[in-house]
Order: sequence, then C-alpha cells, then structure tokens
Amino acid sequence: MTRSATLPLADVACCVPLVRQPLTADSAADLARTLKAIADPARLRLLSMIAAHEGAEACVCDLTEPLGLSQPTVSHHLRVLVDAGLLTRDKRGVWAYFTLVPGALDSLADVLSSRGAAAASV
Amino acid sequence: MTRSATLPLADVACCVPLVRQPLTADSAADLARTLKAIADPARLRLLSMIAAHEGAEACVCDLTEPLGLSQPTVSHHLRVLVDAGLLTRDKRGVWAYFTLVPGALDSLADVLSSRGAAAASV
DNA sequence: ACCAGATATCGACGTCTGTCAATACGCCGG
DNA sequence: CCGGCGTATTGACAGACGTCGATATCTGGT
Repeated sequence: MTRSATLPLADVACCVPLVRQPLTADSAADLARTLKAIADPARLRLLSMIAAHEGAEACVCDLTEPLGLSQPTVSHHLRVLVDAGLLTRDKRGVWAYFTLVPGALDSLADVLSSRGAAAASV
Repeated sequence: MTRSATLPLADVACCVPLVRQPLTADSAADLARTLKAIADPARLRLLSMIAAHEGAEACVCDLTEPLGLSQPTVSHHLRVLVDAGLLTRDKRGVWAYFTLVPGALDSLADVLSSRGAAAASV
C-alpha cells in the first residue's frame, strides 16, 4: 500500500509556491500525498487537538473519546499523519505520545501561499 | 453528491490557525472539503498551470494535452476546483477560461500555518 | 439551417479510503 | 509468570474517487 515511510516533506515544500510555475507531475504527486494526509476531518481534528493539548502532545487515549471514533480508527489516522511526516510518535511505557513536527504544516502552507514564504523554522 | 456550490471558503479560512485551538467537527469538515479539492495531483497541476499561464487564465484546451488526461476528466477536475471556490469559470464564446480566485489559496495557507496569517489580500 | 469545434454531463469501471470488530503485541504491576 | 491495559495490526465492507468513452449542449461561421 505504498506505506512509504515518512515522505520527503522538505522536498515537497522546499521551493516555490505552486502559483509561481507549473508543477511537474512528480512534485504534484508528492504534494498531493501530503495534502491527502490532512484532507480528512478526523485527521485535521487530531492535529488540532494535539497542538492544543497540554505540552503539545497527546496519547491515543486522550484523543479517542473527544473524536468519537474507535481506538483502531484513531490509531490508523495517527499512523497516516506520522507517515506523512506531520507527527512524531514517542512511545513511553505503555503510552504513545504524538507531537506535531515543527514547521511541517508551515512548509505546507508556504507552498500553497503566493506570499513569499519565509524560510521554515530549523 | 453534495455538489454544494461554492463552499464558504471564507468561513473555513477566516479565523485561527488550526494549531491554536481544537477544531470543531463542523470546521474540520469544511476545511477537509476544501483540502480534498486540492489533494490531487491533477488538480494541483491545474491550479499551477493556470496561475503560470499567460494572463493567469487558461481554457480547457490549454490544459488537456500538457496534463495528459482526457478532456472530460480535465473538465471534471476544473469543476471540483470551481465548486471549492478556488477557481472561477468565465465562458467567452466557445471557450471557458479559468482563473484563480484571488486569496483563496492564501486563506487556506493561513489556516495551516502557525504564523500569524496576515489578513488576506484584497 | 447546418456543421464543426469546445466544453459539459452521463454511465460505468476499478481502485482507494474510512470505519469497525476481532485480535495480536508490549509493557507493567502483582 | 500471569493478567490487565494501552496500542497496533488485520480483515472485511460500504462508500467515495479518478478515469474514460459516449453523448449532449452550446457557439460561431458558412
């Protein structure tokens, strides 16, 4: 299933806003892959909930109930986000803590925006 | 097929970056709808090609061949983008010219970015 | 009025995706 | 070492999606 571990997000979001020059088929495919990862209500809410959670991290048990989805489904969505390079998983003991990858969403935003897109964080 | 003419893009992208506070189910659904519209290689390239085309507009005939997809398919993708509020269609004579909606992609970028998101252009 | 060309719509097809129940895996406490 | 708990994986299924060929619609010219 093309479970292509951690996409080259940097490659996707490194360069020019897409409105500046026509995307190649490859760049478009890469960018689309990343966008597909966040183009889902459940995953958007997950990103949002994790970011807003105390310590900017959360475990599956924090997310299942407020989302209203089953534990396997939440786990599945989190995997998609990790594979897309948007989240990191940190397993401490029995719990798996998820955190936003710093700058990942910003890089994505930069590609979409026609404004200059300041160099992403570190 | 929920052909919900022209989504309230402004409603989606008006407010806070999604990393600032948890999205409601409704906001997440709206945002996801718009993101789904661009989360496709063909549609990303269409946006990109239109933006880069002379006069920042293009007709279907300009796009079919470079994309390598059939005319009905291109027409379909363009419709999705128009319905999502990202493109406008302007039929002049036999040709249909498509243009980016100013600020639409920028608004989207602002919701994704954690950076302040300046008020979108005019 | 007719025809040719550009675009839109329709119907069908295979594939991908989101969801769940069931189950497996890993870690910890007793 | 065993049982409980949090998480991940599997298998199955319904619905959505991208694509095409065929066809309809509209426009401009002859």
